[in-house]
Amino acid sequence: MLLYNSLTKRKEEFIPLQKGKVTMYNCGPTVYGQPSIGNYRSFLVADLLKRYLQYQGYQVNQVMNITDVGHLENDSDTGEDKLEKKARQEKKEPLEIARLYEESFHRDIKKLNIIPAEVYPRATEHIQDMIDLVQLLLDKGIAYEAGGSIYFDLTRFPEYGKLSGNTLEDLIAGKRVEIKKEKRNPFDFALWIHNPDHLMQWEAPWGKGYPGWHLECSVMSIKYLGETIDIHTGGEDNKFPHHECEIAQSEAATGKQFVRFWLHIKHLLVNGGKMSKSLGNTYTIADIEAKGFSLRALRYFLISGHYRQNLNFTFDALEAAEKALAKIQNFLELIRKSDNQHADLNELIEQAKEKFRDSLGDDLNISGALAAVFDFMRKINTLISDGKISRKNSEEIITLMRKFDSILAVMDFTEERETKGVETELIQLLLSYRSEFKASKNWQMADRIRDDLKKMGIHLKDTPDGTIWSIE
RNA sequence: GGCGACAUCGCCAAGUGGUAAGGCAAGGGUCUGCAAAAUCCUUAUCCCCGGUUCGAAUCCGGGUGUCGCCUCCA
Repeated sequence: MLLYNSLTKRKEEFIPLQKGKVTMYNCGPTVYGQPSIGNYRSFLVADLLKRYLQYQGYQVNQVMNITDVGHLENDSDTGEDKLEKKARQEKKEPLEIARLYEESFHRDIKKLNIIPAEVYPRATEHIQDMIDLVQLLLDKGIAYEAGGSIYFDLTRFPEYGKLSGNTLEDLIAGKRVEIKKEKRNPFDFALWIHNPDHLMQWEAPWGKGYPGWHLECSVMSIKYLGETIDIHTGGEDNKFPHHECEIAQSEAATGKQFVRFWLHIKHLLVNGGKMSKSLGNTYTIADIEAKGFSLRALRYFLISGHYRQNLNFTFDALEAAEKALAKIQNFLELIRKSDNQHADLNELIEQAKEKFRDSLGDDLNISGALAAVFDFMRKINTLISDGKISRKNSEEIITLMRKFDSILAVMDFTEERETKGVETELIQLLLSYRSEFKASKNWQMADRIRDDLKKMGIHLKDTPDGTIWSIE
């Protein structure tokens, strides 16, 4: 498949290092609060990629970090530190709060039909590994100690800037480089931070402190996936300095290429502008649920835009997603009921499958893939109207739709008829009465049954092949 | 001030040199006892200005606008 590599700034043929196996690392959540739906967009892109790679027969080993250390001191966006505040209010340890949010993160992942990563390592459980990496860099003379903190000496890593384009000269030229006197150079970044005011502290050979933000990803990526991995994904905001620094630390330590393909996911916008806490327009999974939207629709919406393009979130767009999904569900219902002439669908199915696969294979072109699905449905619908879809055809079609959904994961294949208990039989009974009324043209009674059932959330649709029903 | 990306129908969104996919919405038909669903038809010359080319949404230059980042900070 082709993937756009941020490192080379062009699409490249993706061939994993090891035949048939892919190693992928995703920048995960900071568990001091509810992730926004914007965060979930980036997790969903990782999921889409993983599902596609699996679809193509690859075995994917995926690691997503849980950031439960650092960045907890204050929240410059709003001037309040949620973790600290919550910890104080609820009289809990910061780690307890982190665990609570971590759990809710896992619940949300499940609700969004995201396939869990193989490993979700926590930063706080890899402090020793981080210390080891810092020590290695100190031993190599690439890092230095100053004022109890350890900094990375960027003059020792000339390749710095190869990902973001920010060269050291540019950084110096840029206005906003802060001078922190203990650093040898203003652009050197911290590997280990000495700060007595920080909530979390660990003992290290060079004194108490806490790890620099970039360290955990380097360490956990190398530990679980190896010194060189195939794919690393993250939001566009992480490109610089986070990922740039990861490259510096990792490659300086191992002497090997850290990541072969960097994928950066564009941000989700809200009403055309940025999503930010100060504007009060960030939404969480819980917010979407509270507004009565299905998370299936949220998933559909969030994956429906290409990952290298800003996606604009509006409730109208979410509404449209619900409707597009309803269209798919109607189709599935109709298919299940079809029992007419047999048609040869081989060509149609092959075409759809090919367009779907090829689109996604081109840097995850989801729009093309969705077009393939909708085109296919329209063609089949026409055949259904012409009475040309048999029982056997419908099985072929469902099989294909399931294949599509193994990547999209937005369809519902449960058969309404499988409603357990006597309800199904009761509904069937009413339907049989209704068809008798219809046969004797007693439209009043027939409509009354339909209307009454509708009030209970049971929708009837009369088709040439009989009446089908679904529960809201 | 620096680095990077984007700008296509009312909305969402494909398309990187040959005359604009798909979804939602809208209008008009068909089917149906009526609904619902489905289906058909209609709706764009691609932010602006120059240039390259037989030919550009697609390449180049200049504007304008939007988004991300610029170091410890989420």
